[in-house]
Amino acid sequence: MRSAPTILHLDMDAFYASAEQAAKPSLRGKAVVVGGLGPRGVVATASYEARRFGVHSAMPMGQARRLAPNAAYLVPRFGLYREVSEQVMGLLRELSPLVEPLSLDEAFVDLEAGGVADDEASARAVGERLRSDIRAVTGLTGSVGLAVSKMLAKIASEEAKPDGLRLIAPGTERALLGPMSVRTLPGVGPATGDHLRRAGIMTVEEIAEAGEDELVRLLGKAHGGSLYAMAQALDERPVVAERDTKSVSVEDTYDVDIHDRVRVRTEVSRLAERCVQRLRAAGHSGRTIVLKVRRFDFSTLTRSETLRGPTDDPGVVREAAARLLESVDTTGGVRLLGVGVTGLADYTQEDLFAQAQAAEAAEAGEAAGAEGESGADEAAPGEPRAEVVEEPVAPAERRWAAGHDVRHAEYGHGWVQGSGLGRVTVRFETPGSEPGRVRTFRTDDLDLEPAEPLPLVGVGVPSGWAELARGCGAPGGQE
DNA sequence: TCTGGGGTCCTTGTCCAA
DNA sequence: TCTGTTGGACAAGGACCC
Repeated sequence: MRSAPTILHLDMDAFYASAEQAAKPSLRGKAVVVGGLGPRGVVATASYEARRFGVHSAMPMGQARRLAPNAAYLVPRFGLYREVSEQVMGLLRELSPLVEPLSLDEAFVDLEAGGVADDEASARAVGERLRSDIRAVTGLTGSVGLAVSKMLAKIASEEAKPDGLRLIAPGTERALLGPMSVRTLPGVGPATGDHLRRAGIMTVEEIAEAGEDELVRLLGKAHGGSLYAMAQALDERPVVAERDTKSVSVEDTYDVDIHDRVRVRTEVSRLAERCVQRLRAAGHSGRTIVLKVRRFDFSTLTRSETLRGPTDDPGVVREAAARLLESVDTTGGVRLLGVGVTGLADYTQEDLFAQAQAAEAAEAGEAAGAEGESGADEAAPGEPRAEVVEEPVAPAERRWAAGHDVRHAEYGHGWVQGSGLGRVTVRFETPGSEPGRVRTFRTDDLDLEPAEPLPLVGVGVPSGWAELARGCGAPGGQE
């Protein structure tokens, strides 16, 4: 492990909610909750104002609404967040070639590899400059942790939140970690936390005192061993810039449980199609097809099938998923279906083995699930069929998703504050304006049209912003 | 209260071949 | 020939993370 605190962890503060507040002046200082707005939605991010009411990530949206009935509830706009994230990651890459993004709003940076810091003072200076650069470029705040390892840098940034910087000086790590809850350590979630608590282990110090043998006995070799090391502030994991994707999957939770077996088959077929589109877009093929089913009682099961060779053929994946579905009892109803591909190859190839296998299966007539919906596609198994994925929506039934940008012929740029009963309420404001006024229109008002998000900071339109509108839709099947 | 979506990694059990 | 061992591939589930 290195001797200077030159691993940097950046964590943007309440990222999605903060981006929405930056885009919508009237929401600044207010409780904002971003997440799925359907009956089974959960909170993705809550602004710090909303957190004061007890709202937090992963909480069911219904519960959030009870706790903070007056908060603004918005659907995520991933296109906007991706664009802001790219700006932030760009700033990080100016510091070092070793940048490891963990998600849209989090990353590790190896400052030593970038030659920008080699001691405490220079690392702190780099961290402070980064925070001010992020604010200047995006208008948002991020918290920075600096330490000698990834684990400690992450703990430091958590301690720095919101809008701060924390450096853990080398030599002070164990004293700092000792009294902390076991849940502070990465990899300790509710289940492991409970497990440890039942063994009388509540703090990091107690993990270290328990000894490696006891930890391995309690949690298994890999988990117990790594936890014991982390409790002693030992973490040798390097910052890795490029990580290979291991799997690609898509899943949908349905607003109402599906009982109809034919509908279940249709949904699995659509998911397989979407999954292959993603797989191909990433330039991958894969050998193992996985079907995921969450039933009415929230019990989740997976079924998988490994082909003789990797495939990116939608027909092959569809047929495999359909075969897997035949082994699952869905009579009580299903709330979620998913299709995934693992065992990825970093190349694509004509997959004669798998195609032959699929053809055999089809000939054997076992594809009861292939009736109806999938029949029309058999002629061209290699062709994507994007048109099937989208439900046609008549212009008169236009949906105005809460939080999305719109433009009115007379009043200009604004965003949807809410809609229903044939009316849509729009607040007319932009990132650089004062809080704007609200007006209500008919949902079929021809003067009103969807618009692209505006940059959060500055004048001019950076490249890529024009692409945003297409990336901002809610996930399929969601409102 | 009632639990998203997209991932990663680990453990356990089974089967099969050497 | 039979039995036991070992190890790899695979399948399924669980925990965790953001």
